[in-house]
Amino acid sequence: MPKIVDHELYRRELLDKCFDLFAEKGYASITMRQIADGLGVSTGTLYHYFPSKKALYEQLVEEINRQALLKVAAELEGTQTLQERIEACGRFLQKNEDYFIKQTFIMIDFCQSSDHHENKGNAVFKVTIERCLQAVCELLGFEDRGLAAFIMTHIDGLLLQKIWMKEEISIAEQFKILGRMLTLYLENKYLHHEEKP
Amino acid sequence: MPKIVDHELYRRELLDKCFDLFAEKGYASITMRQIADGLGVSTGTLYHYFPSKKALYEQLVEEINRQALLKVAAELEGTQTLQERIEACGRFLQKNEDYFIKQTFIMIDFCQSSDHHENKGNAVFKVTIERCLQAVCELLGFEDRGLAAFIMTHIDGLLLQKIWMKEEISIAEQFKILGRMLTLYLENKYLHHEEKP
Amino acid sequence: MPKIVDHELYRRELLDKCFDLFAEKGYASITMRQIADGLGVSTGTLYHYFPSKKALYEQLVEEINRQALLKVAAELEGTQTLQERIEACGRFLQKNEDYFIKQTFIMIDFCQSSDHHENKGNAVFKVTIERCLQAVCELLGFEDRGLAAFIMTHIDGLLLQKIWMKEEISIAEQFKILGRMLTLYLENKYLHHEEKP
Amino acid sequence: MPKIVDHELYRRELLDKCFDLFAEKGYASITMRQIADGLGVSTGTLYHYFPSKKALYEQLVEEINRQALLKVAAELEGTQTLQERIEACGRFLQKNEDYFIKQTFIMIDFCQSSDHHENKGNAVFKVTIERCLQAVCELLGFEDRGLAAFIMTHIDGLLLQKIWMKEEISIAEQFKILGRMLTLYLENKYLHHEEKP
DNA sequence: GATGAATGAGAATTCATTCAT
DNA sequence: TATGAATGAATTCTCATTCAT
Repeated sequence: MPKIVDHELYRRELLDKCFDLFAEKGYASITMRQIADGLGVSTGTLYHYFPSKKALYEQLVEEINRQALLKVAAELEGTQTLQERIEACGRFLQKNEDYFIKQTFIMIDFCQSSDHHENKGNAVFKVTIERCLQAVCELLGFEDRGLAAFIMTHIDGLLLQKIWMKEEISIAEQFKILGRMLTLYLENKYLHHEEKP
Repeated sequence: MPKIVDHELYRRELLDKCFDLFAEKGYASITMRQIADGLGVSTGTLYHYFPSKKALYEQLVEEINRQALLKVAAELEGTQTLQERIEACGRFLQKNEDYFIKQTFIMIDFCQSSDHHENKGNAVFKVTIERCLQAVCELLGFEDRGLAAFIMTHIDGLLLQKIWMKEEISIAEQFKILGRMLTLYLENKYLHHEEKP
Repeated sequence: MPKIVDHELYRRELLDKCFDLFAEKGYASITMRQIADGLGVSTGTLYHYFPSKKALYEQLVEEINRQALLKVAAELEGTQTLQERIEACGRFLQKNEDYFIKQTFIMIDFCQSSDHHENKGNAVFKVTIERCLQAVCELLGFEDRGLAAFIMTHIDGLLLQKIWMKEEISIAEQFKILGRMLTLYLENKYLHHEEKP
Repeated sequence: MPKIVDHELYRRELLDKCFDLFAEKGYASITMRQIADGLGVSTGTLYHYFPSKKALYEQLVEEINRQALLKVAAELEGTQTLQERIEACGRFLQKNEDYFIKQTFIMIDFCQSSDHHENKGNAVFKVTIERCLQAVCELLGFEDRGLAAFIMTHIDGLLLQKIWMKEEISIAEQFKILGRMLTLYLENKYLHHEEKP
């Protein structure tokens, strides 16, 4: 079944190229023609690979979520202390800032449109975020889910800040503060626990 | 003598009522007819008060920004320790969670649409955010802008998390952690400074 | 009934001021609001004096026709030879060029819109044009209706030419040629007639 | 392979079929839906071939001007005397009376709407009229531009008269008079020249 | 598979007209 | 009388989708 492989491969390629387009104009604002033009194909071809605009969008969201963890995982190697890891995480975020902002736009757009009719979207999200929390715990070597959520929250917050005011925020600096806080927090918790008994 | 209507006042009323509508469907997805229906007026009347959908939206964003600070300022009274204040802040956020999430949707939508052509939008944002930072500093009684940004970031992050997964996040808990971290961080900084000389 | 006089007088004033507005934008293109603004009144007032846009327009056309002949008649005094009269006529046309062009626009507009539903418009025109032909005959001192029509035709043609290309046509020159032609034509006709018997 | 349609050719066909529609209702009065219905296509198709109502109209005007001279040129063959030619011209006008009246409506409409913002329209007109004058000179075998303008003016005038009062004017008769006048005028001019030296 | 012409419901916007004040 | 706010049908234009080639 060589044809099917081609088809599937090409579908993925198209999906990849859609990313920027959806991110920059938003789901409701971009037209299928604009997408087709952006991909260098005809609308007919677009419909050959995706049954509708909505389906195309949903497949894109799925694809993004699938790739998100792979990318983070690839970035985890060879770090030792917590501060080191946090800062590595910050550098990664900073390096791919544009990508993550776009991803954020797409995801928010998706939430807004799916919240109402169906919330199967949320199912996808829950899994993804669950995996992210797990990854953060493993990555940073602790088990406190609240703390992992704290870090995730901070990352999301930084992305939003970037959306608000592109140039005003230093991700590196923010991650330095985050690292120091976490270190202090964990040390203190540890001391606290030791003192307790 | 004309029908007696305070044009400016009525415009504001309409604007207020638009808030939910834009937040729930998004700028591009909601139609002027839906808005008119939602406001209980005809499309003609809508256009009598706002020259275009775009203008209506921009005026809404302006109005939101204008009101944002007033609301925060009203919430600052009668708290003592840092931890107390932070947690009061958290309660405030939690109480108005829906409002802030909607505001976030609207603002992100606005960024996405305005980023490209003009960025006069960003000017509005910068001022608003600058004032927020200032307010955080005053509220918490310190001068460290990086730290204020850290808190703001965290708040934004919480809102995004709420958007991702409505029920999974406990704002109160997150703010408890934030408060403890800040306290530790500031104490430590203080010690550090004392040690230095 | 002093009020009625005022009313009637004011209606005429408004009508006069409408002339330019209708001429410049055309019946279908101008809006009642634009007219009201142009007249310095509210739309409500406009509708107080005229039952509808169509009625306003028809009253304007009537008023124009009523005034047209008065103006020509006033211009007929103190000329002797045919050539002289023709040229005086040309000067008159040239002096009021803008006015006549506007009148032409309005009339054509009227024809186009009335041709289809009703042609009561044409009745008005027929009377007016009939009177014009009569006036030309009297003015130039002959009885040949075909020739009078020839002259009228030429005047209309000049107005159209002016519409096509504002600056390229010299009305004065054209009337000089017209005068000479008519003189020759009439002389020749006369000779011809004399020879015949 | 796409549906096989000669885009350019079809565009011209649509344009041709628009002629009557615009002429009969006027630019501002006819709606795109009426045009689409008149052409037997959907509004979507209309917009597939023309970006806007204005553009459609402008392309129509261009097309008309392009075709106008071709038609006159085709009519010039096999005439001898001036009187003959003039009368042939008159017959041609009479035969295509409806067409020319419609063209006149369209052109006037165009002037009225374009006069104000841009006058690129006038550029098109100037060229067209210039060519017409040239054609008249060649057709009638003389060089006097003023006289050519005189004839053009008369033709335009006849069209306007027809617009005013459809049935009252005999184009043939008017052209007979015109021919005689021109002949006399030219003979006289000739004599005059001979006498001079 | 690929194309882009065709569709028509639906979007933003306009405008003659009405009517409370 | 005069005003201009309110209306909603009608207008221009868009766009997801279909389909003949």
